Amino acid sequence: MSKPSPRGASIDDGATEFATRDERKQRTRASLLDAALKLMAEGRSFTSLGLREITREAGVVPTSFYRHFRDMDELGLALVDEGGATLRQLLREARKDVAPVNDIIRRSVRSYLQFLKARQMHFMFIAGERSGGSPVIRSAIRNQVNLFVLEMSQDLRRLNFLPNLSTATLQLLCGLVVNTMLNAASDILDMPQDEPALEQALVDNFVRQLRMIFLGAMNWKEPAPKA
Amino acid sequence: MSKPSPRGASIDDGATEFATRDERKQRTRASLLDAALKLMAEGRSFTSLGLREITREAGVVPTSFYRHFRDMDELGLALVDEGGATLRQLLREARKDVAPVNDIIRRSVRSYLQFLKARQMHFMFIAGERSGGSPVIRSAIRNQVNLFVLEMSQDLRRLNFLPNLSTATLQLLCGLVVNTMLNAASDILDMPQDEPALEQALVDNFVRQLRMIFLGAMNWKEPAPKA
DNA sequence: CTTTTCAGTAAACATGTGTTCACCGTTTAG
DNA sequence: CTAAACGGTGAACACATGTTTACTGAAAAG
Repeated sequence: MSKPSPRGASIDDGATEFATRDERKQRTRASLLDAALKLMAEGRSFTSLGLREITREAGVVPTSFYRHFRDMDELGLALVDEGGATLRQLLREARKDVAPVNDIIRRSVRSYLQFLKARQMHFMFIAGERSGGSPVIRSAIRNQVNLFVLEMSQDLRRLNFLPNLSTATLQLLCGLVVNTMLNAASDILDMPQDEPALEQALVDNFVRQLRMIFLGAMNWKEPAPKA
Repeated sequence: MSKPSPRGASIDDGATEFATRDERKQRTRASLLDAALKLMAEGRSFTSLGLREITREAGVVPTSFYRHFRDMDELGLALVDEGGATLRQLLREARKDVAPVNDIIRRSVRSYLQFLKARQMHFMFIAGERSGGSPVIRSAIRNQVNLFVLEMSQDLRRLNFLPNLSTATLQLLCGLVVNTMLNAASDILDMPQDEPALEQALVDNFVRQLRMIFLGAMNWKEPAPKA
C-alpha cells in the first residue's frame, strides 16, 4: 500500500539508504526546488506559489521548509542561481561548435533547442519571471541574463566574429539575440508538444529573426565619436 | 436645498449623484480592474492576486465581485482587452507621425515612451503576464500582440516602407520590433523613476536595437521560392 | 560508548481565503 | 404609482495559509 510520491525520482534509490546526512539534506533541498519548478510548469507564477504547497509537492512536512530557506524569496533566488548555471552551461556547450562559419545560426539554434528541451523548466522560469512577479527575483534574473549577454559578446570577440564592431555594439547585438532567444523559448515551450508542424514554424521564425538581426549587425556602421 | 441623506456624511461627487445605474456599475467594474493593476504595479503577478484583496483595494465588499466577473480569470481577460485597446490606440497614434522619413525611429520611440508613461500599468501587465502566469490569459495576450504585429506590418506596407520586402518578412520585422518594444517597456518601467540618466541609457540602447533590426530588414534578400 | 547536532515531524495558532445566502434600497420598467 | 430588477451588503461556512513551539531519532563528534 505504499503510495510513492509522484515525483519523477523515486524516493529510495538504493543510494538514499547509504547517503551521508549532508547529502540527504541537499537531496530534499533539491526536491523543494524541483517541486517549485513543477508547480510553475503547470501554469502558475512564482509569486502565487505557497510554502505549504511546495512542501506538499516535495513530500515533506511544511516546517521542514525552514531548514533550507528563510522564506519563499530565498527559494526563488536559489532557482535563479540554478537558471544562471544552466545559461552558463549553454554557453560552454556553444563554445564547442565554433568550427563551421557557414550555417552558424541554424546549427546554434539546433543545439539551443536541444538544451531548451532538456531544461524546459529552468527556461520557463527565467523567461516567465523575467518581467513579472516579485521584484527581488526579477532583478536577480536580470543580473544573470546581463552576465550571459556579456560572456556571449566576449566569446564573439574572441572568435573574431564581426571584428570591426565595437565592444558596445557587440553587446547590443547579444542583448538582442538573448531577448529573441528567451521569447522564442516561451513561445516554443507553450506549444502542445505533439504538434511538430507548429513547432517547426516557430523555430523557422526564430531562425529568420536571428538572421535579420545578424544582417543588421553585419551592416552596422560605427558612428564617429562625437566631439 | 438638498434633502438630507439618510446615511449621514456621504461625499457626493456631483457626478456620482446623477449617474445612471449602468454607469455606476461600469464605474465599480473599472475600479476592480484598476485595483488589480495597482496591486500588480506593487510587484505581484496576476495569478497571485486574491479576489478579496482586489475588492478590498477597490473599496467594495467581496461578494460584489461576482456581480461583474465569474472568477479571476474573467477579470484577467478583461484586463487583456483593455491592454489590447491600449496597443491599438498606440498604433492609431503612430499613424499620424508618418511625415518625416528622416529620423523615424527616434521620433517613434519618443512617442512610444510618452504612451508608455501614460499607460504604465497596462504595459506592465502585458509585458509581465506575456510569458508567466495563467495559461488562459497568457494565450489571450499572445493573440492581442499578434494582432498588433499584423496591423503594424499592414501599416508599413501601406506607407510603402521597404516595398521590396514580402508580407511575411514585414511581419517578421514587426514581430522583432514588438518584442523589443515590450522588453524595453519592462526594463524602463522597472527603473527608479527619479534617475533620468539611467533611463536615458536604456532608451538609447532601445533606439540602437531598433536601428540594428531595421538595418537588417533593409538589407534583407528575399530567398527565391523553393522548387 | 556517550553526547551533541540537526533534518524532519506533529500539533496548534491566528489569520486569510473563495463562495453561499438572504437581505436592503434605489433605480428602472410596466 | 406599483412591481420588478439589480448592484451592493453583511454574516457565515469550510478550508488553506505561514509560522511557532516542543519533540524524535538517527547520524556525527568527542
